[in-house]
Amino acid sequence: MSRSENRPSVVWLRNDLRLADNPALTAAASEDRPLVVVYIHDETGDGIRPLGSASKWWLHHSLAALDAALRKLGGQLTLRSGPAARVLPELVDELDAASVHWNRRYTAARDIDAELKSSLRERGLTVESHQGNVLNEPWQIRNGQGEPYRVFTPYWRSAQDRPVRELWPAPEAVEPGWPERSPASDNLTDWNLLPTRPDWAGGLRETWTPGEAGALDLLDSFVADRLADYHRRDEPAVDATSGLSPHLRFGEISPAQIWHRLRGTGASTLPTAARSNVAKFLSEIGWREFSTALLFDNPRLAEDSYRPAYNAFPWGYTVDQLGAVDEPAGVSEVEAWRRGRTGIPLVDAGMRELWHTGTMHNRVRMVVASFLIKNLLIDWRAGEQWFWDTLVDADEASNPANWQWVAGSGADAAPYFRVFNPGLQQKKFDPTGEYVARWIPELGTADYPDPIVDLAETRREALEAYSAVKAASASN
DNA sequence: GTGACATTGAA
DNA sequence: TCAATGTCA
Repeated sequence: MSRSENRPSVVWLRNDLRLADNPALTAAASEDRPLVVVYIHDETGDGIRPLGSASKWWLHHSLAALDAALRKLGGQLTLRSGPAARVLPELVDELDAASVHWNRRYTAARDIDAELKSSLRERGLTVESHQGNVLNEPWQIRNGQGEPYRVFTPYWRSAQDRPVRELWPAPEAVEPGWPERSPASDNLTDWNLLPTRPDWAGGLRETWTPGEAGALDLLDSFVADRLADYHRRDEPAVDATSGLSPHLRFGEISPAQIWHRLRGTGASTLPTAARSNVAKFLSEIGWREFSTALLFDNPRLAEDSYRPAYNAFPWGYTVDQLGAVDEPAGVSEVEAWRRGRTGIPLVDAGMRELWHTGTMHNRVRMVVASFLIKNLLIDWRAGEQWFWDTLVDADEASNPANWQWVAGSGADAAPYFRVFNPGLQQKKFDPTGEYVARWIPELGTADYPDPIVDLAETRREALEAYSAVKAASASN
């Protein structure tokens, strides 16, 4: 074969660390050229949000799992680091690549991809982006005026009218480049994604199996064992949720795979209760899609109020006053919240679960967020940043979208007077106290702190603060 | 158990 | 008219 026919194709993986149902990988593999699979660790590109600590831990193990899976198919994962806008063209030059494929992302970093697509195409390469990580592209779901939806229910109704694409099988073999072309790769451990001194990841290792195989196992066990209990998903002591969120975050499984699998349970033939479990679970995939669409249309979702009137909210503490996540906090209240020492059992249990496992039950996330925002009057961005650093499923769209939802400043947000009462929430959703006891062994002893604020009094102050927002929106 | 609180987008 | 997730009197 001539050299020109041997020019390789490149798959640039980002948040799609899987072999099955990976449209970019399938497209590149079908070109019958040597295949180079690359992941670029980019912390400095425009629009890139550097990963939090828990996400870095996950990424390390996910990349290791992907490399092992590729090697079984005869390939390997190439690791490079630096701004993708520079690193990807360098790799293309080095390999004399003929084509580049990737699955789309929807953050501000998509400007990098658009630039790369046009500059590489100008040089004669085939460059294709694919739909791998969402059921629907954000721009495909629009309301009657052709505008993005601002409310979930009509968004999801409209989205569900559209067919979900068929799945792509994993390639049976991943031909590597010719030996003399095998590109150099960084050493994963040199990226220092794992914590050392101290190694705080013990709880994460006990809780999670990052990687595609772990994701598929979890989907299997969810459908087999937990889906039937999904109507109890709001009870944090009950193992009734899928646990798929970090796997979805890193694209170890696609929403299309989940959708087809749930449909494959014969949803239309199931008894009503089971059918509503399936519908409810799929609507959670819908919230992920809705958040992705919100971020697509509002690239500064983690920085700016979605509703401008909320710029008038008189925070007790702003994120600037509190400092960055890993600095010693200057304010004891936010530090008590972060460490699970507020004296409010359900809040502390959730924050400790997060610290230990890298996740927190969804119901409890709402409660701790409401407490930070409405009882401590601390800017939602401070909570968003803490979650970004500590959650293994920290997602650039879902995390700010949901924090803004709780704050009232987001899309489809609750009326401002909705302030969660952690005591009532505990009574409703952890009536036996099993969840709080699991995370607060010293509960009921002198070692457990008194509440750092009075819930009733701070609730009144929050409602007072919201009147500033009402005034601001009335004057607009 | 019920109503009051009373946002605002979508149909 | 109805909405994701609520509270209080």
